[in-house]
Amino acid sequence: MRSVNSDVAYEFIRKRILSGEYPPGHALMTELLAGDIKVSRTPVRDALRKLEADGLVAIRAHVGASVKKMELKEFREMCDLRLALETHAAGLAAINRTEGDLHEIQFALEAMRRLTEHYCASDDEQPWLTDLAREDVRFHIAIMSAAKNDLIKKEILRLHLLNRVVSGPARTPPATMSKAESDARRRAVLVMHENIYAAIARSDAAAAKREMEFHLQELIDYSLRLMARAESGVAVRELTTEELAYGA
Amino acid sequence: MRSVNSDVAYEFIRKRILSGEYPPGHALMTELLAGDIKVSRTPVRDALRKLEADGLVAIRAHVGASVKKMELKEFREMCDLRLALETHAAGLAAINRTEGDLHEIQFALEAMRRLTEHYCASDDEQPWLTDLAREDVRFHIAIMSAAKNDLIKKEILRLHLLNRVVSGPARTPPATMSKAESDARRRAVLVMHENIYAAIARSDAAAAKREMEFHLQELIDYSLRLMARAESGVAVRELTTEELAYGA
DNA sequence: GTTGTCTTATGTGTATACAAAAGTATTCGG
DNA sequence: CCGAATACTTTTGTATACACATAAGACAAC
Repeated sequence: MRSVNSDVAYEFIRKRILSGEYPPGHALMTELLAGDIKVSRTPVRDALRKLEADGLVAIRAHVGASVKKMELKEFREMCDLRLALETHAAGLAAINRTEGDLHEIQFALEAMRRLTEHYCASDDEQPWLTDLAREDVRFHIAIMSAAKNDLIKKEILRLHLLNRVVSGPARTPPATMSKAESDARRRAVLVMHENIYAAIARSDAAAAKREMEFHLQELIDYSLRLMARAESGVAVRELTTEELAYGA
Repeated sequence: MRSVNSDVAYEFIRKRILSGEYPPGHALMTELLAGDIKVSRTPVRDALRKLEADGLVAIRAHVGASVKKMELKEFREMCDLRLALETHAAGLAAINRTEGDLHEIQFALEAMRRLTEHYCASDDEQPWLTDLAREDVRFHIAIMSAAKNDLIKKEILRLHLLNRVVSGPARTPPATMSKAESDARRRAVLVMHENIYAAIARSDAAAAKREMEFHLQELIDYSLRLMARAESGVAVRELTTEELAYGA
């Protein structure tokens, strides 16, 4: 069933967008891609259409396709959409979870706890962060799965990926944050996750929704602060370039 | 900008799906459609891909495209997704609404009130129903617009259309419901709308969400009952056919 | 009479060639 | 020296021809 070149092209391009090799705004020209993938333009166009549906690519008629690039307003709207869905999913998870789901969530939670402690005790930063992030998404995915609604799960996963891509520039390490601040933040995240887990464990839908909403709102505020800073940073950089040209 | 045949094909097919001319399950063959629209297969394939993204069409490799057909489980999941989004939107509307938005909502509400009264007083059914349904969606759309989140609005609209298509067989007139029951139901809907409006008017986000959730849950339960009945009806019809073959 | 396989036909997936539109560079006039 | 109009280049959109997968039908064997 994988004898479909469209799917090959789709995976090829999607992978490079998610890895950051094709950053937001990067032009996706069909002939070029067709050459790289060694298929014709037709399946490449098909793949781009599918990626557009995923929200990862923007296509303008007679102009071409490019990796999706969001301005702040759209990003905020996307975050809010995610908030609505994940909050609802948390409520569903509290109702529909099985014991197995619960263990899955707990597993991710305990991995995060271990990593958080390990990190706060040591000094090196980078390697642990990716692990921590992985367990973080594992936690959220486990909750979505426990909600027993594949449609909502798929939509949330879509938004997670989209978020990862478009907030690429803002994903740069904080750098402006002290270690004490980072540690405090990480511990706070852990506490929020524990609260969410507890609510789901005792099948308290209202509390699960409340805790999840609180957690995500905090996360979103944080992301938006980072993004706003990154955007103003870009603006400053552009001004500097202009000034240089002006000075030369 | 309408020099793009893909868009022509897209509108052409989409229109017929929404009108019911192409019912759920109906095969969509590229060559045939291309002939009808008087373009080649290429833009038709593009259009089908876009419709697939909208959820209106299902495409299987090497088999072809057909108008989306949902089984009960998926339909329930979709309803739940819609519940999550519209409930959230109602909360946002209570916060972000302007006076203009409020008037828009009120306008639709009053039109519904008038039609409901007019209908309950008379005996003829059909012509008023479409008007009532139109004002109903106008009411919901006005709320989504007041929420000031285009992404969520677009997604809800998508689900509304999808709902209209896949519940096509269940959209048949109740017939099993007495006039008194129908009237009571319509009045109940009106009351719920009034409660939602009141909550949004006094900027009470929690109440708006609560009232919207109640309203939609009721609507969904009703739809699911209809659909379950329609599905069992189809099952009976198939059994009958089999029995006829058996008897012959 | 039923089942299994083979053939055939229809329709999709893909490649390629052509047309048209957008953006870019160039040239001509002021 | 600058601006605007024009020609050109690049890349998309579309049509068509071909290859291939799936499904349906016929035929033979059991």
